[in-house]
Amino acid sequence: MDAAVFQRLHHTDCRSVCSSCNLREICLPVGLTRLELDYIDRRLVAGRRKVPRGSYLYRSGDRFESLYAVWTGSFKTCLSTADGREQVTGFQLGGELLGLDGIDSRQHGLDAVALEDSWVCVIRFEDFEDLAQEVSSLRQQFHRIMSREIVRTQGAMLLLGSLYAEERLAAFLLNLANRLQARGFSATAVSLRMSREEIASFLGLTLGTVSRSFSKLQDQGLLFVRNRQIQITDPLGLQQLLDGDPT
Amino acid sequence: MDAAVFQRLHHTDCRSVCSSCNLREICLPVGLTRLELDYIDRRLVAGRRKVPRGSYLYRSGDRFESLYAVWTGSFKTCLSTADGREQVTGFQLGGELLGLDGIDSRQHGLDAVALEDSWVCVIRFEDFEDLAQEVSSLRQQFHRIMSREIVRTQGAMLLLGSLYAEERLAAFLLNLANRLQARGFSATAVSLRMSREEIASFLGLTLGTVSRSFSKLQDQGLLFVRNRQIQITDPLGLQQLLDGDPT
DNA sequence: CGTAGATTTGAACGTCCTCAAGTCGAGTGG
DNA sequence: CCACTCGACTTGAGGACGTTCAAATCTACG
Repeated sequence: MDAAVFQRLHHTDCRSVCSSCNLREICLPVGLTRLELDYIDRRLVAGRRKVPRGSYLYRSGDRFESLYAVWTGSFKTCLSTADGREQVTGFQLGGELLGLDGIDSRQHGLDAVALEDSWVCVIRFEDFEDLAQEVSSLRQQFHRIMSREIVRTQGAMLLLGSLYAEERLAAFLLNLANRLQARGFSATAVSLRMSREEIASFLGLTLGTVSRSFSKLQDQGLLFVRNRQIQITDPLGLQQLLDGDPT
Repeated sequence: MDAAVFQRLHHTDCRSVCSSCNLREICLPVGLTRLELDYIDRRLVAGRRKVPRGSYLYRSGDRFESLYAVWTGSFKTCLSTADGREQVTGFQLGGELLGLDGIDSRQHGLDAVALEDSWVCVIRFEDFEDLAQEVSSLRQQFHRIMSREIVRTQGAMLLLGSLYAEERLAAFLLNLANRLQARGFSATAVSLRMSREEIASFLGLTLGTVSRSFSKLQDQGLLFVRNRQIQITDPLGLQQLLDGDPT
């Protein structure tokens, strides 16, 4: 059976189930009972879609039809202006939701790009709204996730508006490490999937400043840098840097 | 009848109705049919609350129980760190919702402060979730509003991460003018309710830089500044400044 | 091993910040 | 009605942080 046929089968005959997914405790169905999980199985996820590294899951201006849950891999979301300036607004890991920006205007307002070969679960929003009416815990969970995204971006505003370059990088690394840990990875040995330039854009800095800040954090003995492999040797020190603790 | 008694009556016997509110086309019930409006009347809003200028509607850490819709007046929301740094994350006008940050953790993550003597409609979130189950258009509208808030904060990230001081101020003024216009006010004669320092915090700048930027925009003939009265004389020019248009 | 892309590092410059002095305006009391 | 006062705002000068531009280095991968 060739790949295309397999993928088609995967989409039609064998709709993906949440109940057996190892991300179910992190993803949209978190907190649902076994019964509720069985009920939404094969109704929430319309299928999965492969997104090769560097290619778009959706682009700004695309018609909004679905939400996407990251199944494997990772993404970045970018906002760009008429005159070519670009701002990375977030990085998404397994279990996180993409596409929330399109609900209001029924049109995506961001670009979503895979940082590595990735798969997403496709959640047709129309179907989801129906299901959300029936399953109140799913609806409540959705509200929580949107609220969390609002809190996250407001935290990013604090970062961009009030912190120094090294503090921004420390905040970024600690946040990433925490999210990786929640997914069963090491919180100290971090393998970055994004370039220095992408980190720079997210932090409102330039490539050079990010690189310099990595070096300075290393000089302070807080971490080791070897390309995209980051070894965090002093997480508490990083946190104290953020808290303005002079020790 | 004295004010306290009137207010009590207002809270208990005479629950506020959305159907006769002049903000209904901007606020949460936008797009609801007459029938749906009648249905949610006296069930959505538990009462109104007065918030004097400078006082808190809620504080970071407060238990989350209600959403608030601005009825009259205006607010700012602030995020602050352990070491005292503060970031204004938004300004809210009539018809806009406050409190969305608390849904996830059931605890507010921001401070909300009145910029002038204001009134808010109190929406008990528990009641709202019940009502949202019954009235799908209300639920959909709520999803739109949360999505819009996500889009807004990501736009703010672009502003903070990628724009120069004058561009940030231009973006702020244009956004404010548009929102005021949608509420029936002039889009060119803007009366600011917030101080230069609050604008500065929102824009990730300092008081001095904001003041200088106002002066520079005035020197360029784009607007007139007279304290908190701003006369926008060339909205297109402001927009072109933002778009990087060299004309 | 050679090439292309990513990253580090250096030096000069620019934007914005800090600190301070001066100005303006609203509210108060004489 | 005017002087006074306090807070908000404007403006200036010097300095700090981050940018720009360029060169050197490193890494991955054919």
